[in-house]
Amino acid sequence: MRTAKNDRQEMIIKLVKEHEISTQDELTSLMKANGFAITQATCSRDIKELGIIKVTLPNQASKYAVLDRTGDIAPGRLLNVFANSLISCKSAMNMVVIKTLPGMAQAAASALDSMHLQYVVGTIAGDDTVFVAAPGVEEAGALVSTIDDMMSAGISSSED
Amino acid sequence: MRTAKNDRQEMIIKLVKEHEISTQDELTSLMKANGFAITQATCSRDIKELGIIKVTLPNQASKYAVLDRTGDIAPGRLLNVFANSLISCKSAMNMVVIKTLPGMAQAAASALDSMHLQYVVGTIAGDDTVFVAAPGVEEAGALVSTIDDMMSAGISSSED
DNA sequence: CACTAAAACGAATAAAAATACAGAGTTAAG
DNA sequence: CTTAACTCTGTATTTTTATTCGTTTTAGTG
Repeated sequence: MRTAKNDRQEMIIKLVKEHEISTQDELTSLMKANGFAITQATCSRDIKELGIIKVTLPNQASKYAVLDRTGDIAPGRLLNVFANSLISCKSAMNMVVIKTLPGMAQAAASALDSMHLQYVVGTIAGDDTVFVAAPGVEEAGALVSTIDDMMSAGISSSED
Repeated sequence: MRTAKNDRQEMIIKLVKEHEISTQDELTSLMKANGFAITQATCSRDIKELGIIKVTLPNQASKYAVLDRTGDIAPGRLLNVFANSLISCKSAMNMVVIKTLPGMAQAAASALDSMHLQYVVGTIAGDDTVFVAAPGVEEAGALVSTIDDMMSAGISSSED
């Protein structure tokens, strides 16, 4: 069943990945700006439940970050987020180049990372483009097929 | 040069690895028990400098942690924050893909740039991933070896 | 040695995060 | 329909962490 809490925590993960958030008050404000009326207490509890951590950056500033924990998010949901924002997908030698809706590349790349697809060595995202490195030319081609399938397979309404 | 601060921070890392420490006051006490008379303020500053994070365990308790990564730091070596922020390094054709702790990729890339390593044609960094372009497949493989060495030994050339 | 500049530190305090508590809503059983 | 057990959340508060400020220490220089 999809609860309000699920939606809220999903948004928290999205915001944490897309913004440099350094306090829970900041996150609380961002959440409000995105239609979730919550308090700092709830942020604290959600952050704890989600295992989100606060990291210190090289410049000694800090931000919240979602650790790459295999299987912490339902795959169906990831696919959803991912497929919804893709525009096109092509390969160039061993690289896969994905075009997304403006501003969605970061989210798409991190969704892609979380899927742990075979052949994905690493991803880098700009604003509307994602570069994916594959081990070789063949694998890049296979990846394109896989991703194309996701795009066309449509977004089922299957919930988690 | 070996300073008192070096010794202290090394002991902090040791204690954090060996105990389940959940507050800085706890760490402060442990440090005192080990012959380092410090205050919570100093613990806070050291933890920040060392990039030590607080993680939430599956049982919802929390503790400080030095994140695990491939390769241990040689005993007696001075801690190097840069080497310590690298998680993995693989090649994909002529590209080297480096994974770092969240938020560290930019710094890692620029550090890499300033090293002027042989074969590095260029780098681009996201949040936790760096792509390094090498002239060819062979050279990318060599670069991976070089970087792997740094990860396991720390870069002592001009540090601390 | 002085002398200076920078770095390091502790005490006190501010800022941020976690939680105790109570109330509201939900579910399950009788 | 009621009651009991649970979950979820906000308010108020406590606990924990980060920072400010003033002092001390350290590392260079002449």
